[in-house]
Amino acid sequence: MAVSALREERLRKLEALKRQGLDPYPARCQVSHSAAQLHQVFDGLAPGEQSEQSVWVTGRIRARRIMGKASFLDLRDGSGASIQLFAAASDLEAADYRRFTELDIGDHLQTGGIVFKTKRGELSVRVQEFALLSKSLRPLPEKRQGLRDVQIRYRQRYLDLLTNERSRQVFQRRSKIISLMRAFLDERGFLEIETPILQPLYGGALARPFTTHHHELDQTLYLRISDELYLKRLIIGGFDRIYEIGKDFRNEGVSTEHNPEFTMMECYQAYADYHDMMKLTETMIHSSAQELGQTKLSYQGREIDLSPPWKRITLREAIKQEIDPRVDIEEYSTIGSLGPILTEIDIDINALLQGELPTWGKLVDKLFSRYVEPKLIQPTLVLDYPSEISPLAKKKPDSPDWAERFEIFIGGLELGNAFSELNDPLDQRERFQWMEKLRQAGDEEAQATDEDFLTALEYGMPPTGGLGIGVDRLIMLLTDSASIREVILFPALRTRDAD
RNA sequence: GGGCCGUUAGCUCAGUGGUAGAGCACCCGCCUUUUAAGCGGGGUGUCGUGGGUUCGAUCCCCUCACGGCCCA
Repeated sequence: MAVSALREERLRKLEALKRQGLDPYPARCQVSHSAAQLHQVFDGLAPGEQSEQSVWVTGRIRARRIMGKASFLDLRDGSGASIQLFAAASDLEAADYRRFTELDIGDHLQTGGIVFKTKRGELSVRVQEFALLSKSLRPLPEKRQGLRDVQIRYRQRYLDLLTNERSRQVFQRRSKIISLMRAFLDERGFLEIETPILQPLYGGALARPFTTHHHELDQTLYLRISDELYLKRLIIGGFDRIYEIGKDFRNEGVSTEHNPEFTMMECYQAYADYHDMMKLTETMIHSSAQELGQTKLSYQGREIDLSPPWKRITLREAIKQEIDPRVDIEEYSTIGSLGPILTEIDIDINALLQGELPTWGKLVDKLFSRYVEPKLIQPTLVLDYPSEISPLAKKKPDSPDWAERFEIFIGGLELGNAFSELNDPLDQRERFQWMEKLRQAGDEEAQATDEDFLTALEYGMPPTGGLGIGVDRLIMLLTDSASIREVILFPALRTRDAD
């Protein structure tokens, strides 16, 4: 039947109810037990046994089995459990019984009755009274196959959640993971704070921003690409341990690992360095997984063990190991020398750079993402990135071309980024100047100079370790989800023309 | 950005150059412990969009839209 016909059928039922003086959308209802609670309390009943207790349950009708003078509805509520309702024609007024049999799948209902178990052992409520709480005008997706169409699953997520148990579990687990991270940081004395999403200058990461405009101030504002520069101002302000969990926005492609708005956890700890942040990372992720009961997990068919300590390898070694021992980025430290050695082993650097500004730093970055990252399945901390592509990280004291920075890889996913934060204001200014050069050369992702931030640094920032974790990707890992869209309730999709 | 694939009933999916099908859902009838209830009857559709080829297109060709996978 066409959706319009199905809808009209239900509208007719709705009108009929109104004519009978019944409110199809009442404001108040009565509940004594959730479906899950009924099972907890009454599952001990024997088949055929009736309790003495009268209860009220509410929920959405998920299935109906209408027989002659006895009918069954399955009700499901937010507890995730279902409870069967049994109505006998002999228990109710004829009009009420008829009204019961005319309820639709999808309607919300409250029912008062006696708890009992059927001969077949199904816990049920014998209906004495019931009231419609909300009339559903559209048919729910089919019960056997569920909802597969990803467009409908993402655009009408409520249908996905109602129909696909796995989806419901993923988002329950998402919520749990985030609250475990909070608890972990709270216990260690980190203060949760909030920083601006609308920023006059964007920074803290290499990415194109979304741009917007404030009318009253007549000012261009950017949606933040990172929280970093504000969080460090708070470290300068004397909060020694802080964190923020919130949305960042990056104006770039959509893929199985990228959504233009995504959830980031950033934390900063004064008087700590990147080694401390490595330990913090391992412990936080491992202990969160432990709380979920899975420190050994399977991600996309591969077994992963989150037990610390995790493998640590320098970026330089990782590239040598996974690509070719000849590719030593310390030996070939300019684009002029690194290019030829890559060509020698049949790596096409133009394909790799794909129109990006041809700098040594970019090349190293692309090389690593393309050839090394997908191979990092077991938890791995890749350390010591080129200072050139780490403008906010402190240089290694003995080798200033390298920064005290690490990234986190698990299951081939880049999960996070951390460093010993650069707190030398003069060095920071030089880094900004280098970024400005790249910007002028056409690198849209290069960080702009943030004078206010430099001013703050000049007041003195303590040595600080900072860590950012891509929360959505962590949740992908812990829910064995192949796409970031599976762990974001309403992922970015192109709007369809309303026709 | 490139390649491949998908888009058919509310949902899940078949299908054919000759006016479109199944299961579930839905409608009508029967049915007092059913539970993927059952039995009998009913097909409810802009075959994603716009063009083209053809006597005739849902099918073949092209365009566009949205989506998926891979590549970059």
